[in-house]
Amino acid sequence: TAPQLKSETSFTDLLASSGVDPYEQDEDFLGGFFPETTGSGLPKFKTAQPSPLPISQSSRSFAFSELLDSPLLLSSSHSLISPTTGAFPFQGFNGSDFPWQLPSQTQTPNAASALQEEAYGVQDLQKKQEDPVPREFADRQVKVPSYMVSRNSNDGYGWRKYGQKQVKKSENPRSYFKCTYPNCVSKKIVETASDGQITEIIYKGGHNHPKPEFTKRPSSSSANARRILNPSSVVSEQSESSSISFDYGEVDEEKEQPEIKRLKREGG
DNA sequence: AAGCTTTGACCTATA
DNA sequence: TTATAGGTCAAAGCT
Repeated sequence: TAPQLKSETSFTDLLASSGVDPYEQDEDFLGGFFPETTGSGLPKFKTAQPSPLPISQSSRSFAFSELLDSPLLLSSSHSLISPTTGAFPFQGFNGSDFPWQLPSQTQTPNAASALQEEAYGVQDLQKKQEDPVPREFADRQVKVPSYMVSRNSNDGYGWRKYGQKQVKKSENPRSYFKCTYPNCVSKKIVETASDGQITEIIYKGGHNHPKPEFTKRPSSSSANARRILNPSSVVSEQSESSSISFDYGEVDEEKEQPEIKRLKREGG
């Protein structure tokens, strides 16, 4: 039962209600690293349990318009990916600039390595608290604000696209990516608008390995560099609407993402 | 040559 | 059982 999937909270509210360093505990709250020994032979997408976020009690989602006005967004989103490392801007958020609250330390180091440098929003966090969802997500999915996602695959992990599909629930096509790390089942779905802007990113599953320091080898970096240097992809995320949510397998994303729908239409 | 993307077909889940 | 939608496979092509 999803109570108020829609209680929106401004981003500033979130900031006010949290006040804890999100990254202190770990990096991996989305699709991040988690021990292979889940203890119960968890299926590919079963990962460590989320933890009740200390975050505000009414923030299932928040208005990104607020967020867009946020100074932290300005400072970060304007940063471009390093042409040499491919690293992106969110580093600056770590600890101090990024007041969101992430699942806390009670978890396994499952955090969002994938997002460690990218983004974090918390829309459905509260759900963790209200839902009877056990500590083990049946099928953890995490949506990431596109504007925070500097790159399609620049979250520190290596991703390989294995499919693309136009889905009904969205007017934009979805691209499916798998982690290129051997035996890693982590996946992510990136929804991209016709103009190339990322409108939504969903992380599924966690990495069973630490984030590699170098996602790409020099030899293959060329292809990557092309994308990194692609102005549209770099700039796009800044003003993109999006949301983040934790899906436990039942959340109707359609309902929780009114902002996306709306802004997508407005923005073209 | 290796790794990645593209893309139509195929598979699976759900109503 | 059938239709539909979402997700995945895998051959071909590209860098």
